[in-house]
Amino acid sequence: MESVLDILKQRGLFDAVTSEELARTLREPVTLYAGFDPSAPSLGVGNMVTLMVLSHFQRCGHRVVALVGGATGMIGDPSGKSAERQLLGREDIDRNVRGITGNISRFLDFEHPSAPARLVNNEEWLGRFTFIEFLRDVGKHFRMGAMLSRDSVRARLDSEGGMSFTEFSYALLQAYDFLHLHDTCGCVLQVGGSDQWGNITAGTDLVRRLRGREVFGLTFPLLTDSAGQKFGKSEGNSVYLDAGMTSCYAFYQFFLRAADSDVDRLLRVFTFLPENELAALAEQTRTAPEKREAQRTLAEEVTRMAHGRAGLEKARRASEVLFGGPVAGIAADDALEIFAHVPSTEAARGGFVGRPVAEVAAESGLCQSKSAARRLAQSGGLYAGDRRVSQEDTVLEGDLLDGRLLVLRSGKKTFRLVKLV
RNA sequence: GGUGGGGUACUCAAGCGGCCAAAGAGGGCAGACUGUAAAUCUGCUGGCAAUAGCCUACGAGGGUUCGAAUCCUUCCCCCACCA
Repeated sequence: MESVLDILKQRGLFDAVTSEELARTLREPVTLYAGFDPSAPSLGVGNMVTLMVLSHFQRCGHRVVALVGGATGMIGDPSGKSAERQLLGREDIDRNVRGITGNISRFLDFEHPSAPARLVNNEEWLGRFTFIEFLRDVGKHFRMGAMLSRDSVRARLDSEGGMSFTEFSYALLQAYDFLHLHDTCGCVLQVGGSDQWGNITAGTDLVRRLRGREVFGLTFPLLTDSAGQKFGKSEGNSVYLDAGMTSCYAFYQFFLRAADSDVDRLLRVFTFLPENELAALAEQTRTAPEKREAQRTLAEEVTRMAHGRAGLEKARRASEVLFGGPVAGIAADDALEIFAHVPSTEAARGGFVGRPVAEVAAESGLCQSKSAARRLAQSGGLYAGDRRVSQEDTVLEGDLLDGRLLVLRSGKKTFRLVKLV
């Protein structure tokens, strides 16, 4: 079997390791972990990279542990952040932990016969410490020099906002996680994005100092688009793995719209397609970019992985209809099915025919306010059904599907339904 | 604790008594072009209202003034240096 390190390198998922010794250690199955921060109710597509890395390890026979930071989430990881983070409350964290746990379950194999994935929450062990105990048992083993010289700390110290002691201490907690997992389940490797380097080495150092044992860290590059921007934003919103937060359709569309210059890299990272298929798709992008075959494949593979076959079908069907032609001919019931995950609102019967479209657009949430809706109409981006409307235009009977459903649209790709009830 | 600098819209950043709903840049949204792309060009970017007008907004609260983001004062927060 191919070494997991070779695979990661091939897929562009390798940035650095703490020691070259890791290659030798990985000849035997090992236990490794990666952490997930419960700072939102769902993981975003960026976190999928970590899940893919874990998945590769699992496919190579290693035992993976997904750690959800129920305790560390109370503090907030300063890595890669330019400003102090807002502390989340206990309830938010608990809710986020539940959401993220659900996300992870879809990607890792918890039923694997020989090496099932495991899921842990560091609240279980970090939550038990008192401050005094932690300072004595853990803090004593950290040197200020090393902590202060970490990039993420230095950058923040140099910034205008500075850094609180709370965030400064974060690395100790994460380091302790590694120690705990090493002691309780023989974990010898932590993987994470390159921004986690400092936290990871804090952990390997702690285990070495206290247990005299060499454990490892491995980082992968953080995903950016070809413009160097952080990956995973669509129309200003994060793309989440939870279908309730980002619909299957929006999720699918996000990948379908990948830039030519990004799509090859994304296929490599987010799918398990073999090298020869990747090469064929890259060739297609080069010779017939307008077909966007690579983007289509990417969107399908990733949507299926995150939302299953059913989710993919819905997304694909909606995409075909929405970008295939006018909405006018569609029956209201079909439209509801197609737009199942498009945000919709309801209005009383007879409530909106004859009223200004801009007003209805604002009420339905398509636009933030009436002023915004008017501006949109003025710039020519507001539609009722297939009809581009002006600022004064009202909703006509003919705009409705079957007399009971209005499809509002902003620009080319943002839809909103208003149901007449 | 002392001294000095600072807190302006999503972000950075001008403004330092009226012409400020607040320059400029970035971001965002929309239009044209296109391949549901990139690049480019154009418009918009606090709310309500009919392009009048009104309301809310320049860290928070008081005050001076016909009039304050701009001046005074108290408080909160940040940064730097000193202790």
